[in-house]
Amino acid sequence: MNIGEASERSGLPSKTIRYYEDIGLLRPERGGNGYRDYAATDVHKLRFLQRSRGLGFSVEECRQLLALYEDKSRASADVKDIAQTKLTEIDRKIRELTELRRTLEHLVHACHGNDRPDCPILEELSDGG
Amino acid sequence: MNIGEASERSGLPSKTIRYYEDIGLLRPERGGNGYRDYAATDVHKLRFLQRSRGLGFSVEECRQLLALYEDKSRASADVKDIAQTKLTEIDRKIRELTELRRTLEHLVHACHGNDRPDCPILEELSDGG
DNA sequence: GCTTGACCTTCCAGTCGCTGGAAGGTGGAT
DNA sequence: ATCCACCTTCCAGCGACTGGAAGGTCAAGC
Repeated sequence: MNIGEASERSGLPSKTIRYYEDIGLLRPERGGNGYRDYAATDVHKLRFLQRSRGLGFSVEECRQLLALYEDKSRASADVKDIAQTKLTEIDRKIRELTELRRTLEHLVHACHGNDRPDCPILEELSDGG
Repeated sequence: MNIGEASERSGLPSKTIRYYEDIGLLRPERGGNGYRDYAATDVHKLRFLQRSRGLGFSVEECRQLLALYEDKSRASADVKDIAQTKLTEIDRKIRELTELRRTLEHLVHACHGNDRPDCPILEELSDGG
């Protein structure tokens, strides 16, 4: 199938699919007209990529996961390690965002939000209160 | 003062300070030798930028905040609006990450992590479970 | 057979917010 | 005079795409 259909079926834009080929994640066949020709397994990999990216894995991590996925002899422990590391990162991000949220909410509540110029938000940002 | 000291006092790398000048956030004086010469108010603005960026405001949002900060006639409501919008965004990010975390944790728990090849994580990523 | 329009190709440039490095000028101490 | 730390500019690259130009291909309709 052509890239357009592969795009529809995988949920990835054609541009992204070509980009993934550029960086060596995928190597579809080519037809006599030079068009990329995607097999069902290619679409499967594209969906795999779409999901893993959506789960917050970096492209490099996806490359590893894909290699493990294609390698029947891989240990599931390898995959678990990658996912576990990602989990720790996500926890850190959530903690940071929560802290950030608290600070901002405090500022928003402190600011009367009228048309007078004195504003606790700007004061905090400028003084480091 | 030179850029090195401005960097130390503001907590921003020199490279970043030059970049902020490039994109027009800041216009320090220049000495006879061509060196940038930062006044106390410049450092103040740099700290302001450092804090706002750290709170997750984009550079464009910082530009707006800085303009409001410099504008004595601005209304605190304008600032509050920007902060409030940011707060909503942060909430969305936290929700998404929490959802992601739950999915990943489920996968990690389901994966036995031994050296046999069947792995629920890869299955989920490939099938969409 | 000719045109239209949708699709495909490659390649180059831009996004955001920096960061690194090269090549060269300046300042102060020894 | 020499050294080194600091400063300058400019160019390139990161990640992960995205947009657009310029051109080839294919199927349908007239």
